[in-house]
Amino acid sequence: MNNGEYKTRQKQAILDFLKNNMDNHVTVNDISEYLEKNNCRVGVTTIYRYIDKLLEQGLVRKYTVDNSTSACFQYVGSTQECHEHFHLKCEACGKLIHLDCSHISELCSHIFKDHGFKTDMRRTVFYGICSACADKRKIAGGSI
Amino acid sequence: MNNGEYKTRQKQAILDFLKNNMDNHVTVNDISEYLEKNNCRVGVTTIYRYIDKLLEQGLVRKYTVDNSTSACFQYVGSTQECHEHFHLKCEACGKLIHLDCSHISELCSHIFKDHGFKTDMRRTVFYGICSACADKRKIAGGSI
DNA sequence: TTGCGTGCAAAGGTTTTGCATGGCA
DNA sequence: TGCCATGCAAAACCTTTGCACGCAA
Repeated sequence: MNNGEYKTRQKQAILDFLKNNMDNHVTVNDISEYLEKNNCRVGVTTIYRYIDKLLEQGLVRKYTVDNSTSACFQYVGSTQECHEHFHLKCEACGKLIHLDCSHISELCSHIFKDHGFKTDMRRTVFYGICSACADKRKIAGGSI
Repeated sequence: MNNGEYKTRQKQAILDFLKNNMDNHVTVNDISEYLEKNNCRVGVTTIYRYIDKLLEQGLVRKYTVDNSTSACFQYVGSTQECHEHFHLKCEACGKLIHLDCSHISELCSHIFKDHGFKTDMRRTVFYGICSACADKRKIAGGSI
């Protein structure tokens, strides 16, 4: 850690779990259950408090997924890393896709110049269906 | 209403309030308080249940605004109306801006063709700061 | 030793559920 | 009359807070 923060096994365990799930959102409950199974029990209070800090540092994002009542979190690494990224989230499998695409920066400039709106790409997420899930649905014959 | 649903003064009152606030998100509490002041008391249970139906019909959207613990809802009209729209949400004032812009459809086609991701524009919202709020902040000397 | 971190228990909210009653069609 | 809708109370959750104890530095 850095400024006056202590390093503890709890923080380490939470961070490890988050990093191992960068491609998916997790709830506090997910974290708690996983750690419990791995003989590394951590109180939910601690999880909430630590996640708050990570949120402030911009290392984690908070989402609300439609059908879930509790908040979802996702490790996105340092703000700089993802500053220019563009996030796509598959509503079927929950996967978060990081996309580096010049088209998006162009679009943002356009929105700013022509519509006066300053988009915050760190918060904006495109929802939809990823190709893998689209294929599955086709095979299953289901509709969107 | 339609398929087996009854029309009641409660539903009407909730819907009216939502429609009068299309430019802003409201919480269940906001609705409840407003209706109470207007001598039109409706139980929160009813509000939650009715909003659930509206969500299913796609007439209302659910958001979670960062500093609020409760969910925010916003009437967006019929799905068809907003199908081709593109939504910008100001994080400072909560205003929802409906934008009709060809650039966005182009971007979506690009994402689909080159990245295999089928974006659902009905769910996707761009977060940022609207021009009015950006101006206010400049005057106030605050940073983003 | 100092001061941050942790976890329990309790509090504070929000949202959901069960059930009897009310009201539309 | 037959159903759906409503509202109360209670339950079920999620998240935060207070406080005493634990532990990193």
